[in-house]
Formats: sequence, structure tokens, C-alpha cells
Amino acid sequence: MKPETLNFFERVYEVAKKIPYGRVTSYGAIAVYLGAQRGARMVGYAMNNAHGKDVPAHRVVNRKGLLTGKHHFEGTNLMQQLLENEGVEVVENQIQNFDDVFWSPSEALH
DNA sequence: CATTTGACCGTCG
DNA sequence: TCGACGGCCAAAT
Repeated sequence: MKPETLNFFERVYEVAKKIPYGRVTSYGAIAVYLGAQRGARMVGYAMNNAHGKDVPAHRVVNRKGLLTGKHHFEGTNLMQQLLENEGVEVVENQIQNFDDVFWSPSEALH
């Protein structure tokens, strides 16, 4: 791994790790917190590298609350199972009561 | 060094 | 209200 990656990826990991239990956030929210409002895709890209780390990527979804990245997990419904295990209601890869379980890093971490 | 891709988001039709 | 297109930034090939 290149140490240069620590700049952007590390930031995403730090925020993702700070996501409270039973809460989820969106790529865009993290991107905004990092100052890259237009770089939401980079957050997702960073998550791809988050494999093997203690980053709860299953708590990170798109702004629609849709589990777009479930395909990147080991199983097909692993991501959904993890969320449901934390008390998050998920139906058809869609998080229910998304605004209720939504966790904004900008508000929580300022 | 240039091109493609990517776990997205916002706007326009 | 829903579907399609472009934009943005960075890493990989």
C-alpha cells in the first residue's frame, strides 16, 4: 500500500469508523465532510480499498439509502444482514426509515 | 503520459 | 413523478 493513499482514503476510513452502531450515512455526506462535495465517487472508491480493514462499509450507502455496494461484499445479502443485525430495517436492498437512521458526520463531528 | 473506470449526486427532459 | 445524462476527482491500466 502506498502511504499517499492515507491522505484521502484514511479520511474516509476515519469517518466510517466513527459511524455509531445502528446508524448509516451516505457517500455524499462523507464527501462533503471531507470537503470533496463533488467527490462522492471517490468515497466509494476508497471503500473498495477498505476491504480487509475494520471499516464498517456496510453502514455506508448512497443518498437514496440503497445498498448499491452489496455486490462488493462476500455474500449477496451479507451487507443487508449486517444492517438488520444492528437494528436497521432493510427491504430489497433499500433502507427503511433512512432519514431516521441517517448519521451526518458534519453534524456529529463538526 | 493518456484513457478508462468507479460502492455517486444533482439537474434537466 | 420518474428516467436519463453529465460532471467531478482520483486511482488503476
